[in-house]
Amino acid sequence: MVLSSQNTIAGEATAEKTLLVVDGHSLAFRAYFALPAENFTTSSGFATNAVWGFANMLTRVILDNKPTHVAVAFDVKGGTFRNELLPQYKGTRDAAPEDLLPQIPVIQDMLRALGVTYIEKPGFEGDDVIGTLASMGERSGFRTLVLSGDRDAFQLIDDSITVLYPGHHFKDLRHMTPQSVVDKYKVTPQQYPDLAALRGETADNIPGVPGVGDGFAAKWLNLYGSLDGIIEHAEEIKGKKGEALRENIEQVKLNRRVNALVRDLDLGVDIGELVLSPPNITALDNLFTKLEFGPRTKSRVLKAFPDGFEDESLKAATDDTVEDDFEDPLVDVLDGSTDVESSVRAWVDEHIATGADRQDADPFWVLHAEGTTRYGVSTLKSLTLLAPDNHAVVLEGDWPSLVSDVVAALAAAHADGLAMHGYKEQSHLLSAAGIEVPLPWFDTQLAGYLVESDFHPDSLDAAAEHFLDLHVEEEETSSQGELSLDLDDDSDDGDATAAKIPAHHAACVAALVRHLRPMTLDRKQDDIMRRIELPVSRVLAGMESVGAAVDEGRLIGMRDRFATEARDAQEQAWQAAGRRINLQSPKQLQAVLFDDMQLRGTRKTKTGGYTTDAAALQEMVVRNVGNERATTFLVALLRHRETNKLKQIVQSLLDEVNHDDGRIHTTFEQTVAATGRLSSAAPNLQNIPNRNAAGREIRSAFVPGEGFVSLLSCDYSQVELRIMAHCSGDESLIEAFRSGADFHRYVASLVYEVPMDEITGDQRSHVKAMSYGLAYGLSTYGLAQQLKISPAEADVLKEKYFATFGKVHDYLEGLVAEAKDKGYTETMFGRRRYFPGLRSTNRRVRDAAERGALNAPIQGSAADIMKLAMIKADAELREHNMRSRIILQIHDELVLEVAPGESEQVTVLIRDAMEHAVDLDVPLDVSTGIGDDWQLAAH
DNA sequence: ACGGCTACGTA
DNA sequence: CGTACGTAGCCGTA
Repeated sequence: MVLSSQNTIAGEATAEKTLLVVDGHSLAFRAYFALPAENFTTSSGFATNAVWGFANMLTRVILDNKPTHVAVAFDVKGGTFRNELLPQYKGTRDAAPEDLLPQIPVIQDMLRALGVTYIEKPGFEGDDVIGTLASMGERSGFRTLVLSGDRDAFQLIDDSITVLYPGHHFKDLRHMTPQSVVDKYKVTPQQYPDLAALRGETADNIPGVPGVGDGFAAKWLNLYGSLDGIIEHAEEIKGKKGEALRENIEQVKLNRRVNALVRDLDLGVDIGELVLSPPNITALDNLFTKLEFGPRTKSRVLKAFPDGFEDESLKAATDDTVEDDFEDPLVDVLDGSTDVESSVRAWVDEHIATGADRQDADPFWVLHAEGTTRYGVSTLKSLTLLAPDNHAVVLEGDWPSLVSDVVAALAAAHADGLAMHGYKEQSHLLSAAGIEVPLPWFDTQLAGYLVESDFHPDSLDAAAEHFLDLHVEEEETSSQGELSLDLDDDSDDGDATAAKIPAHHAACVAALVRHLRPMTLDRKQDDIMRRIELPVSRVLAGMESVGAAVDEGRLIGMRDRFATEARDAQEQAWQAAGRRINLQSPKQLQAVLFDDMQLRGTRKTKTGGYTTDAAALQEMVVRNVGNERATTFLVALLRHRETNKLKQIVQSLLDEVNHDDGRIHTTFEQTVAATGRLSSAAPNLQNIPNRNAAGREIRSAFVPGEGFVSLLSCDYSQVELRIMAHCSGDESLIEAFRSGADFHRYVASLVYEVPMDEITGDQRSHVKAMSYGLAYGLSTYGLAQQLKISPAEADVLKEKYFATFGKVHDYLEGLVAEAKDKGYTETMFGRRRYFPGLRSTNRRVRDAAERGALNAPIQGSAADIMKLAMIKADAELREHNMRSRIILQIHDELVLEVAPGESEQVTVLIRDAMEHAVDLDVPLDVSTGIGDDWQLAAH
């Protein structure tokens, strides 16, 4: 029932006074789910995403709507009269994430600091407070805005009350007026609660009439005027839905009582007290410092409040902190009409002289190139030099190539103070202008990766946004907006204004240096940067630029052959299925397998259906011998899957061939894999098939290029196990490696306590799977599944294994324990990976984090060792003036292109570099092979 | 157009 | 219910 029907007094004349009423809980919920908690967590692990989102949303609404009065309503702990009516009411909200609730008091602290009144009324909900406030506003002649993500608020809407309702994106607010309610729901705001009672509200755990949504509810309301009208005529409503209505009529009546907002509470405040007043800056400062919000957040929030920037001392203080983090550079315009080289040289000299003015502990220059690289070909668009005194020059057009000497001289003179973002890509871009850059003193991309390896920004902008509190997408657009405004402002100065974007980016790099350098030192990642990442960057730049030669004709031949075979398999599958379904659609496959053919499914996918993956199909083949139609279909489908996949891989290679040099230039991503491994993209050359003959064939298309005679492939045997042996100090495992025997057979002989020559094939393969599973945190269940043995048998194997290699067991447990203690894992060389998930209360999350923490130091140490080997190998190839070169890395394998006459020497050299990259308690074993193509180089 | 999901290739 | 990746296609949502 409607508890009060207000007379509207609001009129045009009084509309200048505006009251903003905020539903505190709903806004906090929306903010929480709109922003990723992991990006908004203090160093002590307190989530701040809801606070941050709340602050920004409130600020935005205030700036956009300029209310004179503001109040925020909150729910109070403990039930309300609604729970008495409907015990399960808002039951689902108890499942609120545990890190949201503690943010509510913080939001209230913030509101107090901002001078915004917030109101709680025990026994009632925020919604009732909102209803009451809205009525108070209306009676006093205010225009009233209700900011709420709860649709119950729609019943308040009239000519003077508007609801601001967040859309799909938290940022977009819809202004809900009487008209927009009618447009969306086909009922008036007064009828809305009737509609909601019929439909129910999932978010509040309120069931409606089954099968009745907004559409039917609106139709009935328009027929009978109101819920009371519908109830009177309930018997007339036909069909299933009418029946459902009659069955649930009591529920609906109850719903209607629950969703009616109370609008006449005694809140003990006068509307005059809600006037927006100046914030308490000190309190806000303290709070924001505690929350680790940056100066930009603070200044943005303050802008929305009266006197936020009136106080000059405050203004200076705020600007100072902002400037300290970030400041767009002063772009000096050089006269390009005369001798560019000498004017750049003069500029550099001048700013070297003034560089010492800056109070940085380490004055540094930023070199920042922009451009593109594709198919191994780079195009340089601009080159920016940013001096320590924050003056910049931006060189565009043909200028960069004219100043290569200057840049080289600058780089050489300031190698100990040269910063850039992503040396590898920078070096590609600059080499397009003939500029050879030395390794920088600091690389902000690598630093960001070392400091937080789980976060990989895909651009400089994204890195700046993440690390410099330039939170969320709006920041980028606003700074871009400022730039484009500037473009309009001074039109006499085209070069300088266009130059502002690259100059701004260079300044981002400088700000990133200031932010990340202390973090890098604090987290002791400086050595990894200097000794591993920067040097390997240079090796990778060379590998990418050289590329891998392919026999394109052979690739085309394979592609066509695989395509024919896939079509053939498809035809067969269609025959058996009796219809031409899309074999690449799991949904259509499910229909054929589990509906048409009535086959029994195996495992489920996370979306509920039965999986159609290869393992499941294989199992179904075994289970359905005799069912000829099913067998034919399954076998054809498996063959289609395999050949079509191979076709796809070959096609992806063909798509990336550079037709000028006949080579494929992959990109080795150095800052993607959280463990420290490389990854390879466009195309991925680290997943070229190798496990069966048909796929391995693809490797034969990788050949030596012109001027080279063969490919050399060198790979580590069982590096990860050797790392475990070394790190655990397990004498038995160390001895297994020192003995030089067939490793898995040797281990099996220890585990099963029988002589090596009596080990069966099964025993060897079971032990081998166990050994490899160790580093993944393999469960007995998983082991059983993989070996197709019972979990009990798997458990026995595991027990025996750990009885034999006790220290390995202790070591693995120790890794997880240490990670739980410190919050991160470390490789043998100190590379860190943080694991916040270890503290999760969710078991699945925590178990996954534990497996990650077990694996990261092992996989990561192997990655470190390979990187060190690459650096050593590359240095020695140069030292010996050899033309042979590394072209690929596949985690534990290096592929080299061998120059004439160098075969023996390069094999020895690479083997040595890999075997002696580091000194462990076990030997590092490298196997090598050489041949006319990659497949033939296998060993 | 975009993102989630499924599937599958590698170490 | 084993780690780390990249790519392709489908399919529901924008």
